[in-house]
Amino acid sequence: MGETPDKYEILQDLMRRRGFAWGSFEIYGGSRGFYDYGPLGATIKRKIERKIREAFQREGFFELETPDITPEKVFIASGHVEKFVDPLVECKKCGARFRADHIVEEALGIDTEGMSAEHLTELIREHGIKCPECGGELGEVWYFNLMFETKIGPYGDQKGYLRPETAQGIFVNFKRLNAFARNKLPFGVFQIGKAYRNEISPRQGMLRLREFTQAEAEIFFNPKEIEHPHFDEVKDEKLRLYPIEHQLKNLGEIELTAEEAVKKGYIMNTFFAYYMVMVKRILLDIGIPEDKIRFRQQLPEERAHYSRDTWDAEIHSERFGWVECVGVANRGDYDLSRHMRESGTDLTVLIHYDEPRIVKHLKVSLNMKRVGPKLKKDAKRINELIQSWDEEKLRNLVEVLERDGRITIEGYELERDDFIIKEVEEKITGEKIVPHVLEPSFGIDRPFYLLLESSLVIEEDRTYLRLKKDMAPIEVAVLPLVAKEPLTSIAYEVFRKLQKKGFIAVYDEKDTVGRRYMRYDEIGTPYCVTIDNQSLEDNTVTIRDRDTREQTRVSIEELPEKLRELIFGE
RNA sequence: GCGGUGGUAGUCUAGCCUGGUCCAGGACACCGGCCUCCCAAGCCGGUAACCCGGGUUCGAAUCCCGGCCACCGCACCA
Repeated sequence: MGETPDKYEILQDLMRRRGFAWGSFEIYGGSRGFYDYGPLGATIKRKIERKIREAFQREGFFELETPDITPEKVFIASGHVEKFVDPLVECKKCGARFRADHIVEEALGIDTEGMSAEHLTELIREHGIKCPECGGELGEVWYFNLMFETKIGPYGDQKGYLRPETAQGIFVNFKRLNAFARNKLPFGVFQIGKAYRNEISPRQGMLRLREFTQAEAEIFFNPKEIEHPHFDEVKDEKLRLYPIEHQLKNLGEIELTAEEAVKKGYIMNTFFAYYMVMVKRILLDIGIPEDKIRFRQQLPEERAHYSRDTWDAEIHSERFGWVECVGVANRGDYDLSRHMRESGTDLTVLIHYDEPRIVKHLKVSLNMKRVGPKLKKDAKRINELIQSWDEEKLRNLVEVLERDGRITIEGYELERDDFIIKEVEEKITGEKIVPHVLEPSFGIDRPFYLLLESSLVIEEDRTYLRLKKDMAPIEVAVLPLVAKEPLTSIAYEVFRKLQKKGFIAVYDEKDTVGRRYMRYDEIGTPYCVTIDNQSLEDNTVTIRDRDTREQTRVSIEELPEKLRELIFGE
């Protein structure tokens, strides 16, 4: 795949050796699916998180922080207990494992969506479905849930899970967040934190972890208002899309502006498109090259149980191909509706009409004075039943009464005078809706790896990380040309000055200067400041550029400002 | 989880087949010192390893079994 076959090994080695990242728990033999961030890696990871946080904040989103450990009820409501599972079946003969639903679907051509393990087992027995590998007999189907279980409290009576996504922490707080937003849609809330998935078989280094970091934003909006007010600001941004039908018909990717994508129906609305552009811009800001970013629309069978439509931002890896890094999902009202049902809490938002509407409608109730003695205990129940009827049903009732003078409800014959019928006028100021949710969900660990991979440059005489300058974990190295006084003292002072100005800086006098340049090139330090004999005469130093190796001379006085401009473009 | 291959200092590796001469050799890196006024690999010195557990044997880096981890393929990846 890559032009340099061992680039991945070189990067893995570099990451371990220079303190970026490595497999966790090494001294005890390691554990798959867990990675440690070393000093330089942790710094880059924080910088990625910071870029995402700042981008969300620029949109006016609120940040939130909620627990990793979550009571079971939350995930029963969210559907994760039921749906975040794979039905597995094992061949009794060769031990191979398969997705039971896939096997049944393939053999019988039926939809197995939502089937129980027992049902699947039954179908396999009935139809004599055999192991696709060796033709052996298949065992019982069992569900494997990908969430880590835990017990809350000393008695182990409350079951909990480590959250498989940070999103639920936002949904369960919707009522408070909506109050905070003063009942005004749309608004966005984000959380940056850990999530956990007990992957059956983690592979591919840092790309499939059992514990990982997400930055998820949930944007709550009125499904009737799907034009983004600031779409104009992003409409000309080019997007590289790989829509469903292009995947199915092998038509390849298309590139068009956000505006065209909406007009031609590839993206459902400007609201969705706006956030896709936002995601792209964040990835660019982190330093992912534009030509390595595309949006692929998930096929229906790939989508999560809560998703109506999902576009993944994928980043191309020389090693692993296209890697899903950000999901932009339309979750509809799935989560809020489910939490509303399970918790009994009202999670609707009142949408005010421009002007209050006067609505005439029928109000029908039992005349309790009359029917009480007749219906006894059932009077109240039937009255409530009638109250729950909609306008159309009530009109039918009245019609029958006017015509026949009587009607039978639940076995009781009731007369016209048993009812109180009123035409009332009601002033309606608005409508309660369950907001819909658009979710841009960033993985942090994957872009971290892909940033390093795409930054790695292997040249004849050096290997270095051409990181975006403001992403470098060490921003500037201060080097006396040789380790001799007074160069060392001056260099140290310059170093301290830069540190105090807020740069992530190091001082280094060890080894020849060329060797030191290589050392800092390798970890992506964009600039080395060198103090030489001329510095003694005129208080100037040189700034050496990582990518071009060119040097320019500036006064010590101007150095911090100059570096700030070079690194942060300010 | 299945099958294959592998696991020796920070990294790459020699040794393993043919057990003892290996308190494990080399290179690079790292640390201390010397030299050095601009792009790694000059000199001197130093630190540092047989994945874990069990077995066979007088004796195991070496042979056998189990585990863990890595890589590849299959399966899995809401």
